[in-house]
Amino acid sequence: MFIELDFESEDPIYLQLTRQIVEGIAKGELLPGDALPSVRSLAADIGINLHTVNKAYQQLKQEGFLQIHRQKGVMVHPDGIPKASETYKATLAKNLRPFIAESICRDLSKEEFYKICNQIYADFARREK
Amino acid sequence: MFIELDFESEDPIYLQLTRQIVEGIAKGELLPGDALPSVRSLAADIGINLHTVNKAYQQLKQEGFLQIHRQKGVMVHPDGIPKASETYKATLAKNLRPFIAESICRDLSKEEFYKICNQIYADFARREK
DNA sequence: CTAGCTGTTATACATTATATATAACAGCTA
DNA sequence: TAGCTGTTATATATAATGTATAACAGCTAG
Repeated sequence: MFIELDFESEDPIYLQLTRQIVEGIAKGELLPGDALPSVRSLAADIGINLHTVNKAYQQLKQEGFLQIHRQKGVMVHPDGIPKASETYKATLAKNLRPFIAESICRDLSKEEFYKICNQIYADFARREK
Repeated sequence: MFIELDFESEDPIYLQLTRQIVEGIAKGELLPGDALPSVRSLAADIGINLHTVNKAYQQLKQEGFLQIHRQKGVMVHPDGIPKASETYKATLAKNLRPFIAESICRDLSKEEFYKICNQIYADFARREK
């Protein structure tokens, strides 16, 4: 797992961290059961505070991505990531809505929008087993 | 234009405002040249501060959605909204990426993802002329 | 048993983002 | 002149973000 943070970004560090971990799982670089660095070592590695790492881990635990044992450490949830629920789909729709609205305003066709999505999907598929 | 704000939401008010205006344009409820309420009247209408409205208007002006005249007031840009540039597409891709990554993790197929997008598109197309 | 590693909790602090409250200004119009 | 624009300035309050220390409980390797 390579973590690359942009400290100039408006996106908070802990959010960038959660996203990169989720990307790692999506790419298959991180598999269920795989261990993640301890909050202290990861924080030291990327030069941030351990609480910032902890916040990211806690959020991913809450969402079912990670399993955390007080002594064993952190791992990608060994049972796999929870499948998309109806609630998740509804939230996803709510989140995607503004992007689609703006695309429509800017005359970006649905096909072009899907083309962009396809490229993203391709980027993840490339590295899946 | 109906503005509905959720004061309990984590999303800041000014962002909810910008999104609803963009949605209004996407739906065709707001057409190029259409006047928008003054910062004061809109603020009074929805019970928020005029600076919050102004922040939303300024951001939409910056992005080319609105035209603002110091005395005439605010309107949807009469020349229409700037078409999707390559920069915009790149930003869009960067923004969509985390959602697609999480969807993949949660075993949501590309087809199901597009189905959700289609429903959103349908929701906008319903009201277009 | 001790040393060292886990995550966790608590406290404190600084900075920034968000939102509100007032006030004033310049320019246009009725 | 009165009243409407957007704009600017100042002040304040609250929450979010990030850092800095410190301490705790529980496990494990030496």
